[in-house]
Amino acid sequence: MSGTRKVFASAKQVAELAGVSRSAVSRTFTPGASVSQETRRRVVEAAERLGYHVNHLARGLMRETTGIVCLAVADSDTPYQGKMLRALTQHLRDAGKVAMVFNTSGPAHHVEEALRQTLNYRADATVVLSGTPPQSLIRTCLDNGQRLVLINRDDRLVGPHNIGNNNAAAAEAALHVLLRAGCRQPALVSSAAGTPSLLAREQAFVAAAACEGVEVIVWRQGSTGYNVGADAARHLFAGRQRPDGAFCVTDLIACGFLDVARTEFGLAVPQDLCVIGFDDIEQAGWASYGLTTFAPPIERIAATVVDLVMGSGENDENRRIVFDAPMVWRSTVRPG
Amino acid sequence: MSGTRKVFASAKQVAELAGVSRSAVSRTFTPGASVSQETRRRVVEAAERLGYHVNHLARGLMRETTGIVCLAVADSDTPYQGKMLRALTQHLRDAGKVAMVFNTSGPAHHVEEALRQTLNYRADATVVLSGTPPQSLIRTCLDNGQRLVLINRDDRLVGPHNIGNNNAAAAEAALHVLLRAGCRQPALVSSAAGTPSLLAREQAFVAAAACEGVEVIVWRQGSTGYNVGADAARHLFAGRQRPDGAFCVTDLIACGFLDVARTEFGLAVPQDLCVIGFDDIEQAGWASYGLTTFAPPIERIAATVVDLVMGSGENDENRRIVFDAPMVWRSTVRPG
DNA sequence: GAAGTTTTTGCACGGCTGTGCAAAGCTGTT
DNA sequence: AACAGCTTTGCACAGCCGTGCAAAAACTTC
Repeated sequence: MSGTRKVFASAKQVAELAGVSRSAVSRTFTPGASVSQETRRRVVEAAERLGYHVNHLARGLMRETTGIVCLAVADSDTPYQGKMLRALTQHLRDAGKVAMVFNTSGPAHHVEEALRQTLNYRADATVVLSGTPPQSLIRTCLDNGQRLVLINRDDRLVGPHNIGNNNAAAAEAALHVLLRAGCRQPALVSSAAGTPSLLAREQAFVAAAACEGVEVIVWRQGSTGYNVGADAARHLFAGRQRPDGAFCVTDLIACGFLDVARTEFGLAVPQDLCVIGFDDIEQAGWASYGLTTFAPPIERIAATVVDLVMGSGENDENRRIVFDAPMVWRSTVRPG
Repeated sequence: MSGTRKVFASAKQVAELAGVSRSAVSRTFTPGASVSQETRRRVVEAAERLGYHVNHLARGLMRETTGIVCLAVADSDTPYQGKMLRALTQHLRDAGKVAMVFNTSGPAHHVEEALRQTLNYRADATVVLSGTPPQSLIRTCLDNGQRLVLINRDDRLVGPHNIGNNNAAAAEAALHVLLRAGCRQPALVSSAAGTPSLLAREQAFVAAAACEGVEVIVWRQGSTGYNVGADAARHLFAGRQRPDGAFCVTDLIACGFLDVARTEFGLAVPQDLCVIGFDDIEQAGWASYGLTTFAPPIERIAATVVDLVMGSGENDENRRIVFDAPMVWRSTVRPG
């Protein structure tokens, strides 16, 4: 009821209440330290009474590690990033780390700010899920002994670990599956975002088509998500050259594409049109879509990230790890 | 290339390089402190060179506030929680706070652990989005001067601030809208999770129906999400008493319900069946669903949370804030 | 009971910062 | 040149913790 704000209990107070030295308190909460049964009991009791919790911030001053891992992510409300975030926070927790999440949406400099904060809070590592950090800041992070992991980012950035999907393989598989299904006029549907991994899928798809001697309708407009696919369908099917197969670089795009193709143009899938996505978001498995797509191994990716984050320090050379995203067959493609 | 791990630069090193006292460094990075133009320049330059960043952990020892806000959330890969998380991290960032995210999925004691971590890291505040923290820990957090905000949790818990939706009003509106659309046999579709807010919607819906003298088919099975709705539809429409209107306590459930009703039973919506959801997730607006639902004002909720978190300390009485979730008309209900 | 061995305890220091206080520097006035 | 008023600077301390080291305590063994 008093106006003064209560304040956290310190080890000193616990020591006084328990009638021991502060060191004894510290040792009680340090695994493997030497404390007698009796004093431990008294300390724990006093701590309980005062609601004492070790101050990890101060602990971080001593130890060389703080246990903090930063995650820089822009669109955590997107199904794919949501999954990733869930997996990462879960694996980090199980590894005894805590996750600081920085929302980097908005202007580009937010990524920079996030990286700065990561340093301010002496995070052991930083994981970048969205945006492209400037090379200079990457250096600073690395120079300060931080581990840095980029997921699906530009893999030409030098220094950090880099995790990605085998976009090229998936894109090529997509093309061949479409051709084998009898599609004559494939389309590539992407956004204007120009994310490295999206670009990789685009380019590999077009290149593979060129190899096979078929021409691809390329759509690259709009910011991102469902609406990109919807707009694409609206324009492409209203045009003269209508596609009969599409590789949408994202499941979200694929959903929009499918919806408009069916609803507004009465197309039957997969009879009139075959569609392939990428990400295997939850909605891909819903009955309305049954989307054939590629499934990045999210759990394995998250586990790998945690491995890199906790890395012994020996393998400090930056690594590039690529995961295969196996195809998930559902019902938007005619079986070859 | 050396084996020794690099380490963060400290203010002391910056001071030495700049040829000033450590206080000068500290003041340079403390807004409103007294430093001459010249020394500031030298300090900033030295800091730049060394890649120095103020250690917020040590700063947290001095100040009464650390700038850390913890978010306890279980299913961030769910569309609704994803939206909430995005909004919260964004608003917190704009308010100069950083968000620590604890994944509380799995056994119940994970919530407890998260709350403990919140104390360990001297967070200024904790926001609980999932799970029910034990009353004793709530007390401990409050006693330590933390602000505590519960979103859509059990509002009978005493102590913390409590933010929720006006579930009762929405549920009643749902019933009346269904009746006005001519539904004779309404159903309530929910999961067995028993979350407080879901329970509130259930009870209000059933109570309102009792008022009107109509009986409601109540389905309450399965853990959560799309499959709950799908299973419900599968069983209800195979039974003798088939509903012609449904209030699904969650949009995800509604999507599953709709999909199965249409796909497996050939029902036309809204002609044969009217469906109402809750949450207004992105998918509700997709062409395949066009789900009529209720939209909690996520941005306003997030802004309110941040307000409470940054609260001046005057209004320490715990508050219960309820937001109205306005109805969003789409196409799964016949216009009355 | 004495000597030797192991465990436990307290002291003091280090790690990094913000800030009150007094000394030092500067500016301008008479 | 002396002095008053203001700005800037450095010192020293506080805040909280982990840990090496040596003293104290407990326990063994003869």
